[in-house]
Amino acid sequence: MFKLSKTTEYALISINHIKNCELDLPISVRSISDEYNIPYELLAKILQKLSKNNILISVHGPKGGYMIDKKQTSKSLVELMEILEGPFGIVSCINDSNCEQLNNCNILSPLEKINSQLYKVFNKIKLNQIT
Amino acid sequence: MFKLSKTTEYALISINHIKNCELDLPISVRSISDEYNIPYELLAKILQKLSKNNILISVHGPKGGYMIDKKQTSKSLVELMEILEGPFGIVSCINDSNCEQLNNCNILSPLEKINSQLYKVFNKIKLNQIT
DNA sequence: ATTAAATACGATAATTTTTATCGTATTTAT
DNA sequence: ATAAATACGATAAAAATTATCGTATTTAAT
Repeated sequence: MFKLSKTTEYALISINHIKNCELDLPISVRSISDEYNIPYELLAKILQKLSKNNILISVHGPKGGYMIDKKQTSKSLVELMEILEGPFGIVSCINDSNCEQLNNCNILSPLEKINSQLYKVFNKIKLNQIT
Repeated sequence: MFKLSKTTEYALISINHIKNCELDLPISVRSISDEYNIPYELLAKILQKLSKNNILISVHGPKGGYMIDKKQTSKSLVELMEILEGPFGIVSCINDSNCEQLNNCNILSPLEKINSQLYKVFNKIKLNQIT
């Protein structure tokens, strides 16, 4: 409970790794997958999402891979999480709601407050602080 | 991701409900289960854990059920979560660690900081603020 | 004393979510 | 032309969560 998903972990590891390779050369999925023991296909998907959302820049073809737009690392952790996993919400009724408790629920409003409090915490954490 | 588990939701709903029944009579699992549409057996287990951890007081026999020790609602949300789900940790390596990334991991120390930051947030939220 | 209403709890099953894989297409440096 | 790389939909496997079952114990009411 309240775990960071592997998806987000793998994304953070990759962003960190690419950022630390000072050279301006693309880093291949394979090399990251090998170094950190992350399943190749899964990591490929994750980095694709990051490039579609302009956190990484993809380079096709041989010697291709991913580069990072360092300006983008001022994005927040919650932005990354939402790119990878959809809207942030500690209970699902905050985002979709087809709840069994319906209007009987006696804890929604305090949970909404906690949710927005947590959102703010994650939004203050910027990728360049983590990586 | 970062969802409150149903277990914790059900516990909060129950604590709230029992607390709001001003009468000093035990509230049965069945009545809560019926009112909030929560599976009976599951809820029973959850309330058993809460009584073993002194958040609720159980009363056996007919007209039995659970009562609340109102002093106990000064406990924090993270204490409740840890009673129900074990140690708090946004990544599992914080608590057990048999990680695939091993010492290769490049994000552990920032994640540990975030973890303790979140722990503090949840620890400041007291049950009597939620319920 | 007996009965029925309630909690206690270990074992297991079903469901859902997360994680991982497969297959095929596209791009591009050499 | 070839091979190294990304792109991406579909599906499968694994793990975690949620739910159920069966049996035992406690105790108020009769």
